[in-house]
This record gives sequence, structure tokens and C-alpha cells, in this order.
Amino acid sequence: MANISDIIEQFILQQLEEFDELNLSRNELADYFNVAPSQINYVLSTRFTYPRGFITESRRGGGGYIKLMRLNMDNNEIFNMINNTLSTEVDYTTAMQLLNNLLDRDIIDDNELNIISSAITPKALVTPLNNEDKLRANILRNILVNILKED
Amino acid sequence: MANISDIIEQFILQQLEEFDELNLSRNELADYFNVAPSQINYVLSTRFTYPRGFITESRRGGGGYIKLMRLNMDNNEIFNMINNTLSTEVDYTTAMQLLNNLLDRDIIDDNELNIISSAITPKALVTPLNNEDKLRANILRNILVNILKED
DNA sequence: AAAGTAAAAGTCAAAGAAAGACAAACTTTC
DNA sequence: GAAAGTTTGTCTTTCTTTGACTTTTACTTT
Repeated sequence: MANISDIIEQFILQQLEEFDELNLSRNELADYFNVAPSQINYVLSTRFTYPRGFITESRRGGGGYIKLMRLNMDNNEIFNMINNTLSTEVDYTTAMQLLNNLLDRDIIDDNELNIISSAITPKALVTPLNNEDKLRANILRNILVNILKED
Repeated sequence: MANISDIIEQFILQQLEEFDELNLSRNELADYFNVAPSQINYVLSTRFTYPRGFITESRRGGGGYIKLMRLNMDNNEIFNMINNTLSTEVDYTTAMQLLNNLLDRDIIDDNELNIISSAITPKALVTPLNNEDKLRANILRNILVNILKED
């Protein structure tokens, strides 16, 4: 019950109440809690996930960091779509329907729809393995999550 | 942003806002930031690259210098550069340099850069076999061609 | 004018500093 | 007792910093 991962999770959540965006140092955090650095990855990847409304970004090497951001979940139409429609795979037609839906709701504009759709056309996603739909879901999720993060 | 290379990059970028062409002294700069002279080369070669829209020229010996220039390119040259950079494969760093270049030249705006870059992050392009860079080039080409055809 | 010297910048490789991946070992839960 | 979840550790990859050595150029001396 009082496992260290939960404690670290609470610690991070607490920080996130003050700031929407955290800049963590994996090693420092690990040091602070006396755990292996990879445990930080474990906490992040099991608790601070997309479906729970978080997004991470990182950089290695000197001055490296892990940036953790909380998504704005006021817009839960998109949020639900991301979690449902885009959880694993999505074909082009469905993806376009979703985007048009977002356009109707003024969540994205014409120009944005244009750019996003050109990123996920079958032509853009040529891949030897037949994982086009998986790729599309992944890319689209990334884009929309990014839009959510903006506000 | 606690690494010195990023700080030096910012410093140079700031100078470049005033002038399109800078005359740097490698030793003086290195001295100013208290780093090894070769670190200046590192910063220049990792950040002020051709896809980012820069080119350098230098001279050794007494009175030597490094001249850093922002290229000005007409639409045709930009088009060619895009095609060259994206002809087969492109890694994330290079792609971002290209996008920042397009941002500087007002070909895309902040919002567009944001969307596009989230479509091509390594995270968005997870793929079992080593074709991430190929995929990225393909997607990015699709997006940019689409944007360029608008005007 | 040739030779020598000092003042630059260039090259490259080794060391260092982070984070990522992944699997083995352990613990809890059902 | 098996499955799920957690902890630990090792190895890899990426990016940065440092330093030793080389090359080029301008200036000085003979």
C-alpha cells in the first residue's frame, strides 16, 4: 500500500498543483527517493499517461531533463475521442470524420484541419508493414494531445 | 536549459536579430562563456546549420574570424532546400531545424510549427523497423507541400 | 625574400552526463 | 499459486564538454 511508486506519484501530483508544467531531473528525483533512476520511468509510464491526462517530453545528455505536462481537460469531447477512437488504430475515413467533427465544434480551424489531414493521409503513411492505421492513431493522438496542452 | 551550449545558442540568436551577418571571434566567445574554443564549433555545427538557414565562413591565423550568416532565400531556393532535406530520410533534430527556419521566414507560424512538430516526434513515429526517419521525411514532405501550394 | 613565430581556427576522440530500454527478481493481490 | 504490479540493475543511446594536436595566416626578424 505504501509503496514507493505511490509516494513518488503523490509527490509529483503535489508539485503539479502548483505548476502545470514540471521540469524533472530523473537522477535527482531518484536520488531524493533513494530508488533506481529507472523507477522514475516506471512511475511516469504507469501513472502519468495520456489517458490520465499527462504528457511527457525529454532530452538526454548533459543538461537533460524530463518535462511533465498536465493536459487541459475542460474539453472532454476531444479527450474522450482521443481515448476511444485513437487508442490503438484508426483508418483514414474515421480519422477525417473525427477531424471534421472537431472543426464543427470550433476546436480546430480550416487551416489546422488541412495540415493535420495531410499528415495522416495514406500517402504520407506508406509503410512496409501493414501498421498504417496504428501509426495514424498514434500520430493523430500526438497532435491532438498537443493541441489540448495549449489550452 | 541548463547546458552551456543552449545558452551560447541563445546568445548568438539574439545577436542575429539585429544583424543578418555576424563576425565572431571563436576565442573571445569561448573566453566569455568560459568554455573550450572547440565548444563554439560544436554549437555552430549542431545548431547553426544549413537546414536551419545558416552558413558559416572562416579564416584562421592572426585576425582570424568566423562569419555566421543567415541565408536569404527566395521561394524557389526554399523549395529546393525542403526537397533536398526531405528527399529520403530526416532525423528529428534536422526536421526541427528546418521547421524553425520556415518559422523565421514566416512561411509557417507558431501554431503550425507546434502541430507539425507534434506529428513527427520520435514518440509519434514509433515503428518496429528502422524506418522512422524515412517516415518522417515522407510525412513532413506531405505537410509542407500542402502548405506551400496554398499561396 | 626566406625563415621563424605567434595567433588564430579546425579536427577528432575521449570522457562525462544525462535519459531510455528491458529484463530479472521480488512482492502483492486475487 | 498465478497474475499483476513493483523494484533493482545493467546495458544502450544521445548529447555535451574537454583537451590535445593540426593547419592556416599574418606579422617579425634576419
